[in-house]
Amino acid sequence: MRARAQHPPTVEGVTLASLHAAKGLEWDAVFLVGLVEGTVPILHAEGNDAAIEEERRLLYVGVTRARQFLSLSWAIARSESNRRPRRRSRFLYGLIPEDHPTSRLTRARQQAGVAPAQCRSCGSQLV
Amino acid sequence: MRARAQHPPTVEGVTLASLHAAKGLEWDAVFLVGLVEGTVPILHAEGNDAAIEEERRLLYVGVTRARQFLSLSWAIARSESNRRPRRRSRFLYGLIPEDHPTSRLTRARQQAGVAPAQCRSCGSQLV
Amino acid sequence: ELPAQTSPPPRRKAGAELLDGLNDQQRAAVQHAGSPLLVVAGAGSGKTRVLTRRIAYLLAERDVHPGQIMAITFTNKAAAEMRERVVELVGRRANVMWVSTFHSMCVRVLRREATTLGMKSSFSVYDSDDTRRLITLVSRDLDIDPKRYTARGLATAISNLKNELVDPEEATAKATNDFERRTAEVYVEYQRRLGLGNAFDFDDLIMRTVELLQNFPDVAEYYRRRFRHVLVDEYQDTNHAQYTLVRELVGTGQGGVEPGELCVVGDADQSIYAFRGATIRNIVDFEQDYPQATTIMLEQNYRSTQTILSAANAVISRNPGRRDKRLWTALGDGEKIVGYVGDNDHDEAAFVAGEIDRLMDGGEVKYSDIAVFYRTNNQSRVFEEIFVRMGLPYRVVGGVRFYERREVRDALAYLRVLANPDDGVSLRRILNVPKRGIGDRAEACVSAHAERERISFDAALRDAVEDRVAMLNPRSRNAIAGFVELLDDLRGLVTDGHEVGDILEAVLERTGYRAELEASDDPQDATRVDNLTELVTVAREFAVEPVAVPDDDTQDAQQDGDGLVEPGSLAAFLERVSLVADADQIPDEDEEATGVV
Amino acid sequence: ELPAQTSPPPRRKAGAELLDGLNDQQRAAVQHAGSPLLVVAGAGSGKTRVLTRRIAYLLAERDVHPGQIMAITFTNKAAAEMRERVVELVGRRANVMWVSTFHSMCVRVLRREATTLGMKSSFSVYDSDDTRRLITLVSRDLDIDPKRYTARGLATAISNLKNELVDPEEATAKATNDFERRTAEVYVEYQRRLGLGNAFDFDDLIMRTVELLQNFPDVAEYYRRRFRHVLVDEYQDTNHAQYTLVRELVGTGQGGVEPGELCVVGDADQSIYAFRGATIRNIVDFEQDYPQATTIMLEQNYRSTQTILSAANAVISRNPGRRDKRLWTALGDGEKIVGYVGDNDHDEAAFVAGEIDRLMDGGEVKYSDIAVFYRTNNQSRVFEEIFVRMGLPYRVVGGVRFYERREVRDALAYLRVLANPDDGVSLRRILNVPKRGIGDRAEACVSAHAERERISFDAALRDAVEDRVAMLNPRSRNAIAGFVELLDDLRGLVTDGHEVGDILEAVLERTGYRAELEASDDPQDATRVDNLTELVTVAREFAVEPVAVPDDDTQDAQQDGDGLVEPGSLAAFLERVSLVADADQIPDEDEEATGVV
DNA sequence: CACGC
DNA sequence: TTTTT
DNA sequence: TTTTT
Repeated sequence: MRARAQHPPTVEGVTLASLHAAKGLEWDAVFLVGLVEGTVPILHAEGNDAAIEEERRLLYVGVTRARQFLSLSWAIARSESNRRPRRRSRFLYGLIPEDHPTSRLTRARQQAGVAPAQCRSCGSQLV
Repeated sequence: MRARAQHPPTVEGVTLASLHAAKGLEWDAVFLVGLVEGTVPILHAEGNDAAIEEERRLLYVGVTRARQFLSLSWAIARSESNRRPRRRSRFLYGLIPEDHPTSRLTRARQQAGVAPAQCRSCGSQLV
Repeated sequence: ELPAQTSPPPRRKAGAELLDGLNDQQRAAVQHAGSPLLVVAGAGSGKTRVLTRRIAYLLAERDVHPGQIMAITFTNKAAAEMRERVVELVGRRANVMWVSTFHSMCVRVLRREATTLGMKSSFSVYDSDDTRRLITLVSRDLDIDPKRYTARGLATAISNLKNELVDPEEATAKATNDFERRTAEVYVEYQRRLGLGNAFDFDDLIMRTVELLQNFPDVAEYYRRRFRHVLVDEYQDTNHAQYTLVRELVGTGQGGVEPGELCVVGDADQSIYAFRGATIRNIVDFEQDYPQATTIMLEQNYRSTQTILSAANAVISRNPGRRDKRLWTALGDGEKIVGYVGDNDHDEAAFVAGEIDRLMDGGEVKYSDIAVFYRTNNQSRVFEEIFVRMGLPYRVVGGVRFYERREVRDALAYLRVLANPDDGVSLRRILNVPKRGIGDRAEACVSAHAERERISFDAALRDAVEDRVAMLNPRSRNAIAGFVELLDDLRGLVTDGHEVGDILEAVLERTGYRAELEASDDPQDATRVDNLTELVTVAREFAVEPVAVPDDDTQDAQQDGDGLVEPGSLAAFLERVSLVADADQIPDEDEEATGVV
Repeated sequence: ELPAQTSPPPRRKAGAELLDGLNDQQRAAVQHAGSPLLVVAGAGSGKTRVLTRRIAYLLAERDVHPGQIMAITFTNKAAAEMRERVVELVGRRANVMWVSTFHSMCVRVLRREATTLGMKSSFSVYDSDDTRRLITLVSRDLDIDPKRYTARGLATAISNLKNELVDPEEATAKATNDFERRTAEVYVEYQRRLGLGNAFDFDDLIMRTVELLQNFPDVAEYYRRRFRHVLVDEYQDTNHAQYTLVRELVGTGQGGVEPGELCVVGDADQSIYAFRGATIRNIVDFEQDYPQATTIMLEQNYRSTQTILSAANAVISRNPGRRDKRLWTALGDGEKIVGYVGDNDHDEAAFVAGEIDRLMDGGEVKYSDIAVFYRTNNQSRVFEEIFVRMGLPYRVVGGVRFYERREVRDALAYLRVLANPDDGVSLRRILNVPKRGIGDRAEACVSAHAERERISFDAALRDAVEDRVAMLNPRSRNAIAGFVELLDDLRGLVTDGHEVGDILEAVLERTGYRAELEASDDPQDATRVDNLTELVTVAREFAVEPVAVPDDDTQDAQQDGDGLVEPGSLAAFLERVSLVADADQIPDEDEEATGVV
């Protein structure tokens, strides 16, 4: 703590960036967020195969930025005002099984209102 | 650290506020900053006795917000572009002696370019 | 006497407890009776504690009924805290007291007596933004050069006149120069338009309540009989109108009603709102204004170290002509004060950040126990920069407040129009928001028609639908028809008694307001949507909120029609949001409220 | 043979060292000779290492002179890093190489050959903002409905044409619908105005260099003889124009010059810039385009755990028609991947913040080792909110870049006008900034005069001073006279050889630009002043900066007049800032450049 | 006619 | 320049 | 909706 105060410019902070801006760089820990249909792949790409393929490459670029730690996450609703729930990104098919805890949690919580437990087992279930 | 993550709303952070907004509240540690002529008292009050008196009350309100720790500070120049140096607030007369280290540092540093040592002795020199 | 000691009557015991842990001066202030009382309460001297104990003591020891007490503060937060703490001391019957801000108190009076002043009880309350808008309209109608006389400048001038209780006629008569004459001219018309729109501005709330009390002796007598105890917090912050209001409420004893018992609390050394019309003289001259007055000074401080208090005394003692007052503490000297001179403001900020780090290393302090204060808000910038870089959590107080945000004000304008169709300012605000093809020209046509026919803007809109407005093209007419129909639909929800939250939700949905924001690519608009969602949440919570004032336990029957709008209603919601500056600006964890440690 | 083993010649030893620590594929890529080479470099496979070692190997082992090497990248950062790392390997003689971005390389060629294309070597380079401004002007002159055809839309369309090497005439001929016809029309006039303003836009730099090489065989031959080795990084990001440029540089062997040796490096799986014109086909079809080509795949990854690589392979393998490539590592499995589903985005952000806290608690990671990535920039908002609240230090990449800020662009526009008086876009940008009484009408009069007389805007301004511009009132004429005089004064400083920093300082001072910002009460303007101060600092540092390319040690005499502007000059400064998107957007600590661990 | 909204 | 409603 | 120049 004390050391931090002594050379402050070192504390550069967590990087927040778009997937495009991530290209060419690497980090020990990477969080890929918002992995839902309409965002990854983006709504605009719908119906255009080449565009969907590029969206998939975008996620690939994101995944390959991580050295040690990788987190994949999404949210089922954007905010309380917006009713219709979201679907997780199609690019996760085969990566995280459909019946995986993260998938089931969605429904479980809607009934129970319980905070979702975090899952640390997907790594082993990769295709 | 771990505890912090568990009840996050507790971490409310350092308060940044105007002297006016400070009124009626209290903190363990208070930093009063920018104590230079033209700011405290504000330029606009110049030549108007009643206004200058109110500015002094404003500083008084600031000082009385502190429970344990009080820091008074100012800067001799606003930024590199602005040349003319500033004078410390007249309200500090009698509080921090003119020949106090904090006053002398101003000149010493301009010659030596040394970072100013922080002064922990003013408390004893109060009028 | 012995039986009394073994089993004393509960009321006496309560009274004694209420004096527990108070110092001599505090105790005297709680117990004082029979004449106006000025409590000069230095910083950290336990002011709120004295006020709340005094109220409890009145109830416990002096046979005062809660309905006879009026306690006035400046902020909603202070009022809420005071009520809460009195309830802790004496139970829920304290909820019958009037504990409110100057402005809320006046709204409550005015709702009861609106018709006496020629207004309807559904009136709107205009805040500074509405005021500025209306002045802009008036100013334009009077062909006033908006460069020479800005709406802001005129608003300030008119506000100052109202704070001095100068009405439009007197302002006209007294005007001696060009600016004053122009101001008076605007003032006259502005005030007329407020009436037409069935609205009061913030300053009106005070001024016109004074007018009511001064011009209608029976009304004044009613309130004087009712409130036997008036307590005023932060008395050094009162302006002339508020000073007069308090005088009128207390009365002089003429006309058969004994003057009420007045207790004001404040500290001239903390008077920092002159620019808002506060006159330090009100507290300084209290003993001249109320010749019978007793003054009690609270100089023992329970907050700070002696080192800090000595510094404070040194600073303030140089002000001339002040009542000599020296804060002291039994807490000991504590840490020395730190001084620092930076090369530039960035350097100074780095020093502060370093010191905060050092304090945190000590481990005895939380970030939320630390504050940085500056004179002008733009000074926060350099601190924010360095704090973000260093990962120091912080919150900036000030800036745009929740209820001042454009989207929130737009939504509330819709609600106000639903509650008070005469409210022309709100109506014109939403006329073309979101865009629905009613442009400046169309608005001008309708406005001219309203002026010519001396009808409300709402009525003029309805004339427009029937093609009775000159120079209006059919396109605009259709757009207006759609708008009027939309309003009528929404107003149907109000009549059908839907909850505020649902009404608001319908407004956002049916007007397309939210949809427009959601479609926008401006990242600010995402925040706006969130703010509206937050507003809906506030409205929903408001509907189910337990009502503070009416209380089943109490015997007081004066609840209905007592200036209170129906709890949970649209009107109640609007009243709340119009008179509350912000939900949570500064955390209320540690307040002025200081007791014995 | 024995002596060779005990005391090998230094060059051989260097060559062997250059292969140290490389895997088989990397080594093959470094050593390959005699035919076009495609290195398919998976993520984290040590691409930059291969490129730099290959260059060093050419110098050390293959008798190639540094002046014969051209290495092309997409970013200045990549170019700087590549040069630096080659210098580390082979010493400062590497500074003679052309290691630069596509655009810088083209500017350098165009400065040498400007007159061949009818331009002056003092040309300006217009970025997307300048382009949009000029298109707005053109579009207005052509009476194009700015709603139906926005400047942004037209700019994109024209950019696409240029990326496809379609010139205005061809665009006109090929146009099949309304939009294409309008676009072509604008394109023709836009291109004319660029020439008139002695300016190239970003896309011109490539397209017109191709034009130069294709239409002037002697110029092409000069470069082909000169550069025997062309290396291209991130080949999957090339557009058609860049693809053609590379082909032209290498040549086909016709005309007596052997084709240059081409080495391209890239990864089709990382092609994510189609929307900017990049065509993945360039890398996919490389072996068809260059039938002699050899392909080497780098699949061993030195960056990530096997768990992460398997996830990556699983994601990308579902794309059809791609070259099969599976990343693998010797580093082991490592931690499992974490998955999380939030209720809403706020919840998700809270999870991420909590995980970051957890990682930090482990103590083995720094904040700067952590990144959060999202698809669209507005997704950062919810993370910023929670990070500030929790005191998590962070930096947001993206947003307005330094050289895109209004105040910076204004200041640079002044400098550009001083360097290139013909630059009408920059001139019109600053014409009335800060306000000096030259309004829209006056500008329109001067502009019309310039069009009518077919002279530059600058010349038209000078005509205005002499009252030779129609419909211009005396007030405006005087204002223009003052402006022209101001410019001439400032240009005097340039002629007198003052340093860039001083010239910029004079601009800010004498124009009153800084004074206006300092006088403003908008808090944003305080930041603007700081940014200008920063710009002055950059300019001052630029003047004293050691020059990278010319090097005393080298024997290469082709430095002067070799497309390089005078080091430290105004022109050099402008070239730097026009072609550098941002100073430091992402910290360069850890880059693609991955070696053996 | 410039300028601010 | 501060901003309790 | 992303933005290496």
